[in-house]
Amino acid sequence: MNTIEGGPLYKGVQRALLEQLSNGALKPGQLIPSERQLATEFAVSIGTLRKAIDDLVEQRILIRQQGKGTFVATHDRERLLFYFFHLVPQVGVKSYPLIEFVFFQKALATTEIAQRLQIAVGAPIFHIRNRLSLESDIVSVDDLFLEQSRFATLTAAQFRDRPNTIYNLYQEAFGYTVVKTDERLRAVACAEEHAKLLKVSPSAPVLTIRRSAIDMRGETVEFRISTVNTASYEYFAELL
Amino acid sequence: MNTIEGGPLYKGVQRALLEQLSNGALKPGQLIPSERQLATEFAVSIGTLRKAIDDLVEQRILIRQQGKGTFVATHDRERLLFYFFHLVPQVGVKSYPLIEFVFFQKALATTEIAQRLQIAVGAPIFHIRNRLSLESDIVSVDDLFLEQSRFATLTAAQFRDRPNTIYNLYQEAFGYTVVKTDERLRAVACAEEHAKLLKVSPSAPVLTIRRSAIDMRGETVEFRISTVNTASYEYFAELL
DNA sequence: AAGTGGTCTAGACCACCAT
DNA sequence: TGGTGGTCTAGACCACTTA
Repeated sequence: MNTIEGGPLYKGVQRALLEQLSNGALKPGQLIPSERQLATEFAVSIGTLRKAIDDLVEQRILIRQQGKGTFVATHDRERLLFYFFHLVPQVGVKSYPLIEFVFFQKALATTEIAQRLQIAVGAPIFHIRNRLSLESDIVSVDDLFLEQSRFATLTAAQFRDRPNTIYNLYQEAFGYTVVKTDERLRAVACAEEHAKLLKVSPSAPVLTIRRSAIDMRGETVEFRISTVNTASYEYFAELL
Repeated sequence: MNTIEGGPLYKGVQRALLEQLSNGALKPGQLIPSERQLATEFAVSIGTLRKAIDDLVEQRILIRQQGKGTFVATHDRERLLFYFFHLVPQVGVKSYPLIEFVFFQKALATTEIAQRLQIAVGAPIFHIRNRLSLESDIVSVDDLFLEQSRFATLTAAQFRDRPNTIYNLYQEAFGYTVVKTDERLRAVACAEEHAKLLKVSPSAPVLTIRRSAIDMRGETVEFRISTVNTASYEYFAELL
């Protein structure tokens, strides 16, 4: 096979599987071969094969289902809500956000955006703005920044009336599976432009979330700044 | 032994170990018996014993060191900084906060505090206030709330000039090991009382962090509200 | 009934650390 | 050298799903 030595056997198997996942040989939603099959393919014991898969399951790249098989994870609404969406009501239960499209435009990377997307300052980017509501309260304005060369065929239409999540779009149309995010939060006085959309008074205190979305290869695929009105909602994180 | 059936064998072993950890039979910093010893004690195979320990290591309750043994984790400065302290400079690298003691007083639980600490409204609590600085900038005012009955012998002196972290105090003096935190963040206008301590103008936008610190038994040991000036620092979280 | 993942065994050998 | 955790094997059997 193709295990590329240098460390533990199961790490080699893991790399081989990750390669097949990131080059599209194994696609989201697909059933992968059974553990017994993979074990004989890679010529390792079933225990070693399971150990290789364990880590991928923990990172939620693969999903095991007893009796059915092991599947490549997809970015469905559930996954978004539970793992990537951290705004919850101060009282009550979490729900799905309603997304309103505001605009889609081409722009050039500022210093901050360039740094986060690991591209050159002034490189061409897409700038998409959405507005999010929860239970009919306007909660957030999201500004998304994408490298144009990575998402060359992207159009505004793909952001209007999406049935699925945006990460799902990246996954299905461009082959980028977001597996991890970094988030940096600050409290600031709201800019006028955002205040209008959020329907708050200018310079009201708002929360900004700067999120880098990172794919299986470790590359930052999207940088996003969310501007959040935390009057009735708040940011929630469970740590460790 | 004492494995208490009802599910997988390794879960029973895990429960037995957790019991020994939370009742003090195994103390922080201590070397626990070797895997081979524990396997024979619990009358399970070495593989099963390792699987039991795997989860505890992942939760950072135990620390494995190849060639040396497995140890009960302690709340040292490293652990605090890397896992429980989320304020970082907007540019530059993370560092240890300087903690200034402000006051220690007795109080009664408000609705919010009671709810978070899972005690009755009006129950007696301790309220401790500290001020945190990073690189000589004042960054945060922390208000800590503890149930008096849980920390009956606590004194102000224990908060003045501490060499170690506060979670270390809970662990060493009261036997509570914090293994997980929940955090809820909002942007608000700063209250006057906090504005003075933070040296910001009243009603400046500040970040509030409401943190519940949860121990091995799943109980909330401390509720804390941090009021943070995010002019030069920000809250950082790595997710998934 | 056949196929899948989940648990468990009873070892072997390797890598690392202390003495 | 002897003890520790880390990797790996070649199975067996259980629990769950689907046909």
